[in-house]
Amino acid sequence: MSDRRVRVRFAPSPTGPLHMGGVRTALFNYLFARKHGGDFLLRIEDTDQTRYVPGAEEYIVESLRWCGLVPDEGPGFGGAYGPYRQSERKDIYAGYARQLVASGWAYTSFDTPAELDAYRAEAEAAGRTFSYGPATRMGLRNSLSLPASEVQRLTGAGEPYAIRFKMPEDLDVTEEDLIRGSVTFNTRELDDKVLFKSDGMPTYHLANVVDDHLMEISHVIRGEEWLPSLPLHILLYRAFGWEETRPRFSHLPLILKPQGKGKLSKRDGDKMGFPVFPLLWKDPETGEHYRGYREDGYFPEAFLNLLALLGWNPGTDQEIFTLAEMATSFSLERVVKSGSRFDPEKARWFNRQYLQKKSAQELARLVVPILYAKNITVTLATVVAVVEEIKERCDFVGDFWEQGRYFFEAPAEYDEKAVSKRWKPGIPAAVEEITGLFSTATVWEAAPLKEEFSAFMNEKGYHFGDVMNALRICLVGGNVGPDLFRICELLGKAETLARLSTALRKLGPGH
RNA sequence: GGUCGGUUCAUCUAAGGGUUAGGAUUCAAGAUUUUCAUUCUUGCCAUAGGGGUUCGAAUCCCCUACCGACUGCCA
Repeated sequence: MSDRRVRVRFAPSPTGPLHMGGVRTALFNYLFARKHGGDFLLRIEDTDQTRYVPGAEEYIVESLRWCGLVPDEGPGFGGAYGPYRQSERKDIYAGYARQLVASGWAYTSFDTPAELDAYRAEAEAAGRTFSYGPATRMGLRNSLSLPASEVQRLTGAGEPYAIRFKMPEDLDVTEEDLIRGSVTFNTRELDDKVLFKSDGMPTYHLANVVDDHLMEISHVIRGEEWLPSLPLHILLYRAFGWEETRPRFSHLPLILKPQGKGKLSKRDGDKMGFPVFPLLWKDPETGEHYRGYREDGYFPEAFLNLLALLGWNPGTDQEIFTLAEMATSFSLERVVKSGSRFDPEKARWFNRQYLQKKSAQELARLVVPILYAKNITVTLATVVAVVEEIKERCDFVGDFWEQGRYFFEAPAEYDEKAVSKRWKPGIPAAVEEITGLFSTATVWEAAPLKEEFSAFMNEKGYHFGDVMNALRICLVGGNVGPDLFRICELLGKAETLARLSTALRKLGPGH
């Protein structure tokens, strides 16, 4: 087992969009596979026909691709252990379920869902919980309680039945979880889980064990919500006689919502202003839209990076990692056990780190489409120059417009606060003089402009700050932005002069 | 309710019996930027509570509290 090839799987159910917690699970599986030179597979767990959501599987695949977590095997990815969609493996599960019935590890049950619902309601009314298990199974309609002839008759009559696991009555099941250490369960508390449904499909429990075995999965890395069914899965491997080769288990902590209680859920994003899904998702039933990290302007590397640090750390102070670096530093031992609260502020910080590392060239290519959408056509070189100036004030590509729109369009209005603070008596006259000075400039570049300006200011004895801030208001509309003379240079002489004179006209005399 | 898991600054986390309990984010202050943002510096802020064990506990044990997951012919 120890020298076995590492093979891990990400096994989502296509019942909706992939949650960021799911992406993290995929990431940790991916990192583990890369770290150990193993295989990362994608398996679609679509055994519940009633919960099929159109587009969900495509969404999952597209999300993984966007993140760069490309499976080595999976539906559409090839691999020697396929098919990788459980609905396409339908035929193989029944035999395994029957094998368990034959060996006495399982039995057939004829109770209908309606009957079971009634038992549950009844128990609940009496303040107890109904459990289909050792204590109750003999009083229910199954191949254990019914005479063999009756069982024969029912099956012969085509009565639908499910196959349930026959949970041992009082057995301690202990497993060494790679993240949590030793965990022990007593089967007393467990029930006879359905393994094979009356609709001919296996449940998750049967399918995941059979498939993990058949696909030679060496390590199961999944969410904490699976911990309670771990003893069942362990027992299934035992029942099949697969204990020697069965995978090792690790259960990842949950991602909690930023404020309040509970795990992060799909509504939290809209309420708190951040995405919980990797990609934009349009709910095909309700038509509702859920924002995505991609559409919100996050870089996939940043998204992955922030996800990785949510529940894992390398034990050093390093926080920024490439995927490859994460893979080399990754280990399950360094995954924390407790749930982590997601912090949108830190997420923003991560994206900023990645944005700052990108060149102006790279960023400009992302900004051009934004400008284009606003019917602004400029050369790439101009965009590069602008990006260069304002990049450090941006966290997201989308910030470039807010931070730099004045490079592409004259201010439609002037910031009131700035005007009342800076547009004082005497200032307009000085601005007019500067306009005159600039109109005679021969070399329209930041450095010489600044020199001429400074010389003029000294000669006149004007206050630098006052005049510069006033000029800034005229050119950008407020007291923001990079170096004033760089702005002049990028705007060009004609545009600069035009903005100065419109401002003079619109703002009127100082007050 | 039961079972299982968890609990270090507001948040993500480090410290696997011996540190002034460290870093990051947020926040605040100062510097720089004749603007704003950035950047830099500094600061604020934590071992859930109670018992043990030990010369010594954030670390090991027990109890309590709180939080979470699960408790379906869902995954």
